[in-house]
Amino acid sequence: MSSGTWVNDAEAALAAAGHRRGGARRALLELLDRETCALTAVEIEETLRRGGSRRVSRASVYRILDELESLSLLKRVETGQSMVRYERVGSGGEHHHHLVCDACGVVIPFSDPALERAIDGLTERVGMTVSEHEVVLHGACAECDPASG
Amino acid sequence: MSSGTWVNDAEAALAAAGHRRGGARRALLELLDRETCALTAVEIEETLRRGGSRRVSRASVYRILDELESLSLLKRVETGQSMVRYERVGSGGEHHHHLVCDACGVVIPFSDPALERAIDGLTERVGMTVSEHEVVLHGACAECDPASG
DNA sequence: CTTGTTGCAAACGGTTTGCATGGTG
DNA sequence: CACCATGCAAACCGTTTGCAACAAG
Repeated sequence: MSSGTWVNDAEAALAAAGHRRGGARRALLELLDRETCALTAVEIEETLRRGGSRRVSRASVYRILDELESLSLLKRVETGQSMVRYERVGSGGEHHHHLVCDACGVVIPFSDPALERAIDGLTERVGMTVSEHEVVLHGACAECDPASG
Repeated sequence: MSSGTWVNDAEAALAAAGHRRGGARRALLELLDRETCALTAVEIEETLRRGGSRRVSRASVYRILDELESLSLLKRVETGQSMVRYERVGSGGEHHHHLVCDACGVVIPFSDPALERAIDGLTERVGMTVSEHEVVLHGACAECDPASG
């Protein structure tokens, strides 16, 4: 349900914004459409190179991610790992947050209605127009901390 | 109640960990004790230089922040501004989260019991030992977005 | 004196930018 | 054929590290 739709929405939005098409961006869009959770620029570049897809230069990866973010097609995610991550938003991209294992670095998505409710209530009380929110839980995953299993 | 206590706890913890005393660290501790919300390394260095306090080299600022964090005297805060922030923890340093104005960059602390409750419940359900959590709300502050006033 | 602490400057690594080339419309 | 899209390499900038001088105990 989610896959396939986002790429189309993205291309439509890009066209509407007056962009031409290009192979590098197309490869990125397809990768991001397949992936549901946050990736770094380096992970994207490597996946494209190894995955047989067209090779895309590092500079283009950053430029394209930037464009897509400003069109609200991607969301920037800060996991405290000194590298920015991006994940698609909208078109079936279910809203979620992230668990980060500080030992091995794995990033795991989760979602929680009660948490969202608390945040929604909160955004109305703070003296600010809230456009985005982000929750990150740090700890040790089951593999890194056997006690949690 | 909070001010004054944290520095003492910090010095005690440092001594217990086998550290000697030093002027640079002392200056940093005093600044961090006064400040309740998250600062970047650059802000700390500049405040020390201008505030008449002893000048501390950039390298020392980073080294000291790192030490203090590993002793759990400071907490690292990621606000998505591509610079890490630090704020003191414990000794009256009330637990809070942050609002970030994406227009002017100002960082405002807030706390919300309902939010904490939701997160506490959540941490027991996820398959991970959670040691830390962070919530960041992005948007436009009252000055940058008059409509929110 | 022994050893942690600090400053300086160079190294690092993720990200951005300038410029020339190539492909789209 | 005008212009955006892309690649390459150099520039950037926050952060880290190596090393020598300094100071606490």
